[in-house]
Amino acid sequence: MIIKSIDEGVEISGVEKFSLEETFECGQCFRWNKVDDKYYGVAFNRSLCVYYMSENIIMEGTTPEEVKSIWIKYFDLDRNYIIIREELSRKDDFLRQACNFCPGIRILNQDPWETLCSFIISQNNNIPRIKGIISRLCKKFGDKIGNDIFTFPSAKTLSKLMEDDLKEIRSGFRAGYIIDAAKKISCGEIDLEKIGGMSLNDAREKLMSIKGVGPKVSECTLLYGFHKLEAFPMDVWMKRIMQELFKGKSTSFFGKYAGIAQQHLFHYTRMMNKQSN
DNA sequence: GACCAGGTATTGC
DNA sequence: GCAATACATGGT
Repeated sequence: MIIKSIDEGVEISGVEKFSLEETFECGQCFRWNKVDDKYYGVAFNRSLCVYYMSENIIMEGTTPEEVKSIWIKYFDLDRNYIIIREELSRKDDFLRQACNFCPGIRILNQDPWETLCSFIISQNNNIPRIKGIISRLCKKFGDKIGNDIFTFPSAKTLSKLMEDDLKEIRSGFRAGYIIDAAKKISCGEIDLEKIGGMSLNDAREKLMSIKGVGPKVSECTLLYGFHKLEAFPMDVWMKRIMQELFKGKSTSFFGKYAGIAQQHLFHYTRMMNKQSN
């Protein structure tokens, strides 16, 4: 992997088995949008335009320094997913199919607060609408950092709101949950810095003390926001997959990269299902 | 119009 | 404890 400055921004060359489409469209994040084969998004208060061709990632509107300090980690580019997929593929035949179907997925290192808040919004909701709510949340309460580009609002900012203030983002019954989370984070009752260092079970328990955060949302936060790769979000899709294809097995069957296995299984199954509609 | 969407809190047994 | 139900909103 070589990072070099080019006219448009930065080029990272020699990146094998990588797909922005699979990474951004597999349900782990909600702030990236495709326009003419390039993805535009915001993370960690920076906006980015990114695309991938012939084993090169091109990042526009950034610098090599920022790439090294933020985006390499964000896209988890230092990890060898090829080896991990081989390892997972040996465990089970269907899992191997899933790994072969989307061999370019990466588990993003997203901001913990943004991830927590986003998955609170995700409950009993569909992905297009989740994206809409988050987009309106950022537009109304985030900082403007470009032409119609906004940061994700901080917990502190949202902690000062009343439920009615969230009326216009149309988050529905989740408004109270968002504010409860924001309050618990900003007052220090829950310290997100510490959660990363806790045991998985302690972290789960702590996150679930927030109203509107149950097993699924806490697990998503740990996998996508804290990069706990053994976390395994169990939504309706995964429950069905476990029931039908991994009967009698627990998630520990997938080992320390269970979260990566989960992401491939989830995406594969959903895509297959979509085609038959 | 009923039904569903990467669930969770609340209620009733 | 565990099964049912309500919860806002928008798409199909």
